[in-house]
Amino acid sequence: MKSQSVASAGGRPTLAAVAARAGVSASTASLAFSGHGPVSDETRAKVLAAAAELGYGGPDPLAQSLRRGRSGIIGAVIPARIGVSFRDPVLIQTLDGLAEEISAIGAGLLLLPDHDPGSGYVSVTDAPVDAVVLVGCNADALATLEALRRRNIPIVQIEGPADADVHTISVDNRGGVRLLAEHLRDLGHTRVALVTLAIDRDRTVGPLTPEREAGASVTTTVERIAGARNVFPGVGGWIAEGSRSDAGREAALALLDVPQADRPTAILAQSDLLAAGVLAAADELGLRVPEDLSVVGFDGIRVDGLERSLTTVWQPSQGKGAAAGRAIVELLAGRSPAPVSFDVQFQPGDTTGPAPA
Amino acid sequence: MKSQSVASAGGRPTLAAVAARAGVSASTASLAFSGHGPVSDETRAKVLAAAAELGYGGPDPLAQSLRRGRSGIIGAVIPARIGVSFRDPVLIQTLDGLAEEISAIGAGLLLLPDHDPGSGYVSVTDAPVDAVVLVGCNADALATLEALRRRNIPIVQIEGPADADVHTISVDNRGGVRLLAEHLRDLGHTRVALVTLAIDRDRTVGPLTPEREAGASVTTTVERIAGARNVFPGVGGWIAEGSRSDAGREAALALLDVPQADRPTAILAQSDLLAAGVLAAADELGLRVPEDLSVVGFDGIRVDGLERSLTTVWQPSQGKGAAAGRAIVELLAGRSPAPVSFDVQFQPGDTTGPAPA
DNA sequence: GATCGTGGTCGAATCGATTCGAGCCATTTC
DNA sequence: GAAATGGCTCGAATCGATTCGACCACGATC
Repeated sequence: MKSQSVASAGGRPTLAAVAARAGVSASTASLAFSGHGPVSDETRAKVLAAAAELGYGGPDPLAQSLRRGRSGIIGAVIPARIGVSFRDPVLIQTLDGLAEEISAIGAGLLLLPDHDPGSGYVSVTDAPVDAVVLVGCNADALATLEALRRRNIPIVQIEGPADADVHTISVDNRGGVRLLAEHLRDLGHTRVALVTLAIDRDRTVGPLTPEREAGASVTTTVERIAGARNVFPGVGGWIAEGSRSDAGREAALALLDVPQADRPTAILAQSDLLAAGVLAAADELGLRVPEDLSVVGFDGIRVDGLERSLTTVWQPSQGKGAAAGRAIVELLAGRSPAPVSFDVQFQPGDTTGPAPA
Repeated sequence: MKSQSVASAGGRPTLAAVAARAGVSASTASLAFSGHGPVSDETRAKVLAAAAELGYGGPDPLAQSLRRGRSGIIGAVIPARIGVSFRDPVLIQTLDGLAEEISAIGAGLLLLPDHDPGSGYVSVTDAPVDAVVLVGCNADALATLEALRRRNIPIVQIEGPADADVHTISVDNRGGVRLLAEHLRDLGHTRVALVTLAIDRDRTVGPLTPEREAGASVTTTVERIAGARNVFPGVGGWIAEGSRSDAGREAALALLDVPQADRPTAILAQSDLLAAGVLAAADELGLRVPEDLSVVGFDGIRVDGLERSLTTVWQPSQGKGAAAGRAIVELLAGRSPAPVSFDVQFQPGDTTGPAPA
């Protein structure tokens, strides 16, 4: 009977097997491996030798995790499948900052695409994670959020609606866009339009209508709209599918391909990638930037292949990820970090100019 | 005593607590949750009610994993930190294909930067993974590879040296570059140079010397060099730091900023990103492409912001990831999939032309 | 009326380690 | 010489679930 628990019946050898072979108890073998207790050099050598003979590769991480109640894994919930999400430099920088900080406690990052339930994807609810970070997913992710709450593990969101159970990291979205809007107003623009990020779970492309706004659930988008309205009350626009330049191009074509009298003289895009698409659309329509059209973005990333320097506001994407990481570390240590909100920084470029006469 | 194991002393409630509350045994409660055994509707309802009252969020994934010996997590070893690695579209596409396939068995992807040991990063050796995929890391990753082998879990590499313990997914690197080289030869080029990817763990930038080649450990790079040598024996070049356009630019400047008589008329870059950098360097030096210089790449990705269409060979990056995913699934099921090697496809563009007189 | 099923439930073993308290032996100290 | 000290080692409990075989009651069958 005892030999049964010790024999490696085809599987990997266990610590117990190593201990038996070394002629010591399992507890001693454990101590020898972890170095947590007083073990004589002689015994340690015996254990290590036995381990080598048996090809024991060290304690099973799963068993360790169960015992200590921690898996050392942080879940990162991303909006879509990897191939799509990771085209966004903002997301990547955020994840980079996050990964960097949680490495301080030796934790790893498990990617969890925010799937439709039942799609076969591993669900955030049955992944062995110690905590979860919502990156690029907003309240939007409600379906999974409820289940997450019941798990009673720390949840950190990067941008999103205030929530008592969820630690939030954000930037001054409203203030940032207001800076841009004021800049355009000071240049004399009055006919402006927005190209917004997704506004709800639908992700339907189309004009920004009061109905759509009423059903809005993506805080970032809403805040950035509000920032623009502070300066240009009632400003309208077009909802793009996501932060991609092709989506921006599409939206801009819808806004710009109209009689000149109705055409906006400035477009506020809610991300630099969208702005890059707007520039492309302007080019296609033969509009000069900034003479005929001014364009601003948001994020302050370097858009690959964009030769112009975009007028935008810079936000600390990596810093946000890092802040989320530090928050996780604090929460796991049982402390209660204060919510973090970063400032943004106006970055003048050459894509804005005086409103055409 | 018994109550101790049932009382939720501040932590999350356990299945045992739920069972006690529902007045059933733990086994029955387990059955009720998993639906794996015959349980009367009445009992199930009682258990579910008790769970709701206690705020039980479902079975602990860690304990489940230990029991069934599977964590449902696949480790993806990437070459550098996320912010760096994920700038490479080839890597992202590969990961995307991989994630997609392993979702079939409900597994998730744990990112494991191939760190220097002792850097505090979670090591691949103590992560609770069921299998590991080396993506963009070659034999290069030897330090960690040894430790991995001892864990006795399936290992799949995407590109890399043949190895009995490691399932390999690759493309015809040599043949692909040969196609490009033949194309250049047919255009009359004789003075050609390579811009290679990293060749060893050093990642030092510099000329491609016999010494460096002797110490080469990155199979992909070596194979692609060999493909070029098939057509242009003894062709030399410059080792870039990695697949980034700035690294390509740097290498190209070193190769092109020489007296015209020595200057190559064609450059074979080992990736499209490198090629994009070469184009940028040519532009800076006032060289016209393809009149003064022909440039080819490798990968067949759409390089953001590159307006020209690059002459290159296309490789199925996503397909490679997917193949790796399927291999994992097979290996975990105890079967032995055959190694996979994909073909590549020549893609003519407008960056190559006849050799200047 | 006794036996055979069978649906439902439970006990106990198991997964592979960690850790605390207890015990043992040898050395030192009074 | 006895007691105290201290370094090592071991047993047993624990982490939280799953699962196999046993068991029980009840209805059906011969």
